[in-house]
Amino acid sequence: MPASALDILVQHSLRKTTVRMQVLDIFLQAKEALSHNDIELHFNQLDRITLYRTLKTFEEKGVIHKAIDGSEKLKYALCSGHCSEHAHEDHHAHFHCDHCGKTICIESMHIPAVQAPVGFQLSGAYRVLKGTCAACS
Amino acid sequence: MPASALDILVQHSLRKTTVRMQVLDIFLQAKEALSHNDIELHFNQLDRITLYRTLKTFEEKGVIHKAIDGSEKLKYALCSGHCSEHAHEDHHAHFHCDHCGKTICIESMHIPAVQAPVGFQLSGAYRVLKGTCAACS
DNA sequence: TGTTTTATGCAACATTGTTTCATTTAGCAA
DNA sequence: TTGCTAAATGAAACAATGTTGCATAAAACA
Ligand SMILES: [Mn+2]
Ligand SMILES: [Mn+2]
Ligand SMILES: [Zn+2]
Ligand SMILES: [Zn+2]
Repeated sequence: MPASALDILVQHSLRKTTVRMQVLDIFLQAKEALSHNDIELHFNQLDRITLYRTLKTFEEKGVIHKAIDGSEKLKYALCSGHCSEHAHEDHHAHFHCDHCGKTICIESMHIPAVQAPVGFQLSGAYRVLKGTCAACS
Repeated sequence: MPASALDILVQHSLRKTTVRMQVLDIFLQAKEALSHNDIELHFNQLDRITLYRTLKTFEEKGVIHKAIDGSEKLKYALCSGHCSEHAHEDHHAHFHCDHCGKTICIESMHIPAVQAPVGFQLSGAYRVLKGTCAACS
C-alpha cells in the first residue's frame, strides 16, 4: 500500500504541518510531475513563498525529486520510497508531452551508465523523452 | 573552415543586421552554450527584447539549438551546419557542470533510439550528463 | 504548561520572459 | 541613387517565477 502523507513526514523527520500534509496529499494523488503553479491551483489560499520553501525542503530531504523535462518549468514528483537527505535514487527517464505539457515519470526506464568524455567527471545523468502522451494520442 | 556570421545569415535567408552579426560572432567564439544573460554581458548596450527575438528567430531558423541541461536557465549553442527551419538535427548529449554551471555540447555522444512506453508516441529525446567539466576538474 | 526550534506570512526585490506599438533599417526595384 | 515596403528594433507595460529578511505563529519536547 502507498505511504500516507503523515508516514512520509515521519519517515523523513519533518514536522507535521497543514501545508506539508496538503502538498503531500496532492503529490500522492497526482499521476504526473507537478510544477509550483500546478500545486498552487489546488489551494484556495496559500502563500507562494511558503510553497517554494516546502518544495525545497521536500527536495532536500528526499521526499520529492526534480523531474527534468526540457521545459522551462521546474516540476517535481514523489520519490519512490528509499530516498533520503543523503541518497536520492531516482534514476529513471521522464516523458514530456508536446501536446498537453504533462511530465510523467517512466520508472521502468532506467538511465544507462555512460562513458564520461575525456577530462570530465560524471555525477549523474538525465534522460528525457518527448512526444505525445498516452492520453493525448 | 568555420562559417562566418555573414555566411550563416545568408544561408538561412536572414537579414544582415548589427545585432544579429554581433550575436552570431559571440556564438562563433563561445566554447559553451550561452544563456540570454551570458550574451547580454558581451554588449555595452543592447535591448533585452531585441535579444529575445533574435534568439527566437535563430532557433526557429535552425541557426542555434536549445541546450537542455536540467538547469533553470535556457541556453543555446550553434547548430552544426545542416540545420534549417524545417530540420533541426542536433541529436547529441549535453554536459552540465555542477561547479561552474557551464553547459557543453558533446557532439560525439549520440542520443540512442529508445522504445516508447505503451501508448506513447516519441518525437525526440534529450540526454544530459552532469558532473565536473574538464576545466573544473 | 512553558520553552525552544522551526515553519509560516508578508513585504520588498530580482530575474526572466511576453505583448503592443511607434520608429528605424535592410533589401529591393524603379 | 532614391524611394518603397517589409522586417527588425527600441521602449513601455505587464506577467510569471523565484529569493531574502524579518516578525509572528505553530510544532515538538521537556
Ligand atoms: Mn521521476
Ligand atoms: Mn548542443
Ligand atoms: Zn499529453
Ligand atoms: Zn565547470
